[in-house]
Amino acid sequence: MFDLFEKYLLSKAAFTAGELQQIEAASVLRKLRKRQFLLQEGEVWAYYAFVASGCLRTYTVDAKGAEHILNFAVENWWTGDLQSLESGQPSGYNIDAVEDSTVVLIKHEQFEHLRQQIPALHEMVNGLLHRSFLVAQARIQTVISYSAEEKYRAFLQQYPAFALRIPQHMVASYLGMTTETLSRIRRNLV
Amino acid sequence: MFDLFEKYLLSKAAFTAGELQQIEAASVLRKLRKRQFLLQEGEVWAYYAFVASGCLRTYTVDAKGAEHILNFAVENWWTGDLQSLESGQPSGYNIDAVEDSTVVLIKHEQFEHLRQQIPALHEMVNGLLHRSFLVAQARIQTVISYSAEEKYRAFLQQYPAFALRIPQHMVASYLGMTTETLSRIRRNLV
DNA sequence: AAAGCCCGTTGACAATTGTCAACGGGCTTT
DNA sequence: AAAGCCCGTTGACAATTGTCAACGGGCTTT
Repeated sequence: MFDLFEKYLLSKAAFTAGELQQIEAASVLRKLRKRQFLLQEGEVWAYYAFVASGCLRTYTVDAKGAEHILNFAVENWWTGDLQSLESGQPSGYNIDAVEDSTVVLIKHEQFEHLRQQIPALHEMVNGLLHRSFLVAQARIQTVISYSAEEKYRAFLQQYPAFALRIPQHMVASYLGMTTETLSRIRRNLV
Repeated sequence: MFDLFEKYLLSKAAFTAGELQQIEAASVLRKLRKRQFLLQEGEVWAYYAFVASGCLRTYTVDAKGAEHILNFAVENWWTGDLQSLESGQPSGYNIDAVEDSTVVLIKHEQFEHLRQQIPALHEMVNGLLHRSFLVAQARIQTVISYSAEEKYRAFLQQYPAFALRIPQHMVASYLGMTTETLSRIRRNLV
């Protein structure tokens, strides 16, 4: 699975063989079965995590037991809780596997070390955060201005593959509505 | 007003006198009266914009004419449409002044030039985007999981000063609800 | 100083979305 | 192969939020 990670890295910047070796030396592979947790609420998160295969979700559970999915991470995406990582505070999020998945983990301190030594990695992460911010902004815009049906339509258009891959009750949770509401919307879609 | 910008920059990194001079040589001051536009939907945005005084808002207008406020930017924040800036595509957002305001503008190309020449500036912007991403994530979390009343309570707690400064119909729009709903929520708050 | 507009509030009602319960199909586990 | 659980759907009803109209106070503009 390291080869997938390597392929991803090379698609982002021209890392040297030595740099790749350094990065991979710090990497640990973690296999997760469907429904298995990568992070549970209350734990401190201390890794950079690259999804090599499968799909994970980050979510909160509210007082009534309802889940609210902040995001999904499929292969070639990153996951984890940056806020917990940086503050050292316990995470308010849960992360678990939607499908059987493989994740490449690099410990926080080791990653920071690599980031200082490898400028291309530093820039890659900056670019990643930059794009993540734009994506998050766009999502806020849809969430505050769209009706439930419009949210679902926009989701289908932006992530058509997700709709086939992710269970509908999770899509509903991601969109901020109940399964029943999504089910009724789908019935009324032409 | 450049002194406010300089003060901000020095609070973020140890810029040299020469660097500050370079940055300020590229800066243009723009005064906006309340309700005056900095950016209108359909225009291409091409600046980095620092708010030296006052308050601006970024918003969309939907098919029914309702406004949806993506964010506010008060003094010492940045504003603009990064997406339009980077893609060169017309912006989908409007930005106008909530109060009489002063903005420091630096043209995109000039800013990129400065960013390449001044490492501290580069890192400052990366840090800014990084934090912006975390803030955006947190907002998504509240928006998809809170009721209207919870959203307002969270807003008061996170930005108590905003509630005094920004008209209520704009707060409502920021929170993704109508003025009437916010008005009723406030009536029922103890 | 007068006129007009912006703003927040309220009421009545409608539309949207959530809650609860029940069901059946199919996948997973034993 | 059987049992059980997960998942999506549906109906009935409730709660939440939006829509429309009207109003008054006060700020801004002329």
